[in-house]
Amino acid sequence: MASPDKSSSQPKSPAPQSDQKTGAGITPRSVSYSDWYLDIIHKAELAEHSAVRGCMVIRPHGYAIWEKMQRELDDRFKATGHVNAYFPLFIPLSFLTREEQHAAGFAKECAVVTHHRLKTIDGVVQVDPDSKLEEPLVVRPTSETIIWHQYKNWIQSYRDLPILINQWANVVRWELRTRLFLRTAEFLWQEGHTAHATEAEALTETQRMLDVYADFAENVMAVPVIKGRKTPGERFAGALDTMCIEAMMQDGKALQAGTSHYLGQNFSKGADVKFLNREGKLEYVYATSWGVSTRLVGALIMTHSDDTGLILPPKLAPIHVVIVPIYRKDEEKERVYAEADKVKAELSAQGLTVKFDDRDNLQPGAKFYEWESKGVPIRIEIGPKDLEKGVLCLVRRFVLEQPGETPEAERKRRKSFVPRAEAIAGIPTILAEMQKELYLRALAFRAARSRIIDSLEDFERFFKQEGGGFAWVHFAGSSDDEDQLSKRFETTVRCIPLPDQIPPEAQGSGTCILTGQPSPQRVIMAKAY
RNA sequence: CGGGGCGUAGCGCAGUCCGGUAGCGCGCCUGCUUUGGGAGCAGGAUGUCGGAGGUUCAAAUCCUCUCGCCCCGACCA
Repeated sequence: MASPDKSSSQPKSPAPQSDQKTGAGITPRSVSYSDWYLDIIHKAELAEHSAVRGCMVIRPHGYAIWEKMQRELDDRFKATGHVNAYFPLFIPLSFLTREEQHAAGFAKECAVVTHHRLKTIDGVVQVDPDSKLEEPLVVRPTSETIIWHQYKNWIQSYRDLPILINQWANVVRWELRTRLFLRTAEFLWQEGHTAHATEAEALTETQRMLDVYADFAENVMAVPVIKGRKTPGERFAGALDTMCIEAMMQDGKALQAGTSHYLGQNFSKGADVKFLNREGKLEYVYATSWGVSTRLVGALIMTHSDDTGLILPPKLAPIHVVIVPIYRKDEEKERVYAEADKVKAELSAQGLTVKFDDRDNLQPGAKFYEWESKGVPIRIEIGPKDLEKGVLCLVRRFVLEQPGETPEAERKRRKSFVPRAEAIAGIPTILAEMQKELYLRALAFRAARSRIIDSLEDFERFFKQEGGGFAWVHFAGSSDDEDQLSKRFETTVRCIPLPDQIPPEAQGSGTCILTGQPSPQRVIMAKAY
C-alpha cells in the first residue's frame, strides 16, 4: 500500500483554498484532489468553462493533445481495416424509439430540437412559434440508430459485409453534473459502427477493438488498463455485451477509458437490416460499436500529473522540447539565440516538436515553471557557459521518485549537462525512457492500491479507512446486490476481467463476498468516475 | 434534480453582517535596469460588483427572482 494521502501530516485547518496552493498556484492533491484536477487544467490552459452550461471550451494546448490521440487512434483504426465517414448530428425522434432498451438508456439526457426559426417579436429575438418541426430532432447522444438506418440501404447480401466504419464527431448527453473532460454535456469522440454476417465475426471485432484501445492506452497514453466486461447493470443500452478498459486514477478511483460493444442483432432488427447469406437465406446483420472520448484527456491528467502541473507522456506531448535562452548582454543574447535556432532545427529534423521560448519579458525561472505546468517533457537551457563548454543543459519534466529525496535533490537529478552532439542525438532516447517510466510508475501505483479481498470486513476497511483502490473480490450477486454494495461503499463492479488480465494470486473460483454463493472468478470493485 | 458553498479588474481575493458611489496582490502597458528556478524601480490602464427586478435620497452591501461554477448525493462515457 502506497501512502495515499499526505494530508494526515498537515494541519486540517479551515484555511481558504488559495492559501493551500503551492507556489505554482495548484492545490496539492493531498488537500483536494478535485481542486487539484481543475487547477491543472487551468494552469496548463487545457480547457475552460463556456457560456453554455456543462459545455467546455477546449483550448489549443488541450486540443493539441486530443489531436495527437486522434492521430494515434485513427492510424490504428485504419490499420485494422476501418474507414471514416460522417453521419448527421440530428436524429429523428422516431429512430430512437425503434430499439426500446437503447432509447430508454438515453431518454433522460437528450437535447431535442423542436423549432427551426427565430423571429423578432416586440424587438426581442425569440423562437418563432410558427416554426415548430413536424418531428422533433434529437441531438445525437450516440449514432447507432441513424447509422443503421443508412446501413439498410447499403446491405443486401453477405458480399456487402463487413462494413467497418468509424466517425469522429461530437455528441450531446444532457448531464446534470459535469466536470471538465470527464463529463460534459457535449463531448468529442469517435464511434465505430460495424456490420457483420456472423455472430462470431462481430464478437471478434468487439474483442479486436478492445485490444486496440488497450494498446493505445498502455503504449501511447502510458496508462495501464484492465480489460474486462461490464455486468448487465453497467452494460451499454441496447448491447448484448459491453467490454471495457478500466484505469486507476491517482485517488484510487476507476475510470472507464473505452468501451467496445457487441450489439448482436438488436439494431439491425430495429432498422430492419437483413442480408442474403451464402445459403440464400435472409438474416439480420450482426453489429458492434466502440468508442473513446475526450474523457481520455482527463484520464491522462489524473494518471500522471503532479502538484507542479501537467505531466504528459512524450507520445502525446504537443511540444517535446522547449528551449529557454539565458543571457545578460545583447552580445550574449545574439549568440544564444543563434545556437537555440540551430538546436531547434536539428531536433526538428529528427521529427521532434520544439518550442523556442524567445519572450524577453519573462525571466528564465518564470518560463521554467510555465512549461513544467504545461507538461513539456524536456527543457533545454542554453546560456553563455554552455556555448563555451559545448554542452546543452537538459532538464526532464519528471524522474522516478526516490524514497526520502528532498525536492531540491530531485530537481538537481532532473538536470544534466551533456555534450552538445550527444544531447541532440540522445533526446529521443530520453523521451522513450520517460514514456516507459510513466507507464511503470502508473503500473506500480495501481499494484500498490489493489487488494485481493475475501470478506466484507476487509472490503469495508479497504474503502473506508485505507483509501481504497481496486478490490479483487468474488461477487456472484444480482444487480440488486450490486446496488446494495454501491449504496454502502460507493463501489461498483468496474469489470469482470478477461482471464488473461487476472494476476496469478487472484485467479481461481471462490465464494461471493456478499451472498456466499459460488463464484467462478474475481471481479474488480472500485469507486468510479 | 435535491442539500451546502461561492460569483467583485485577465487570475486570486478583501469589502457585504452594520447601505454613502470600489480596493489589494499577481498579471497587463510605457521607460530604464535585469535574466542559470517565478526580477527591481518609476509611471500608467483596466470593473455593466454574474444578471433582472424591487426597497431607498443613496445598493457590491437589504429583499425577490434568475443564471453559472464548486462540493456532497441520485444519474451517467
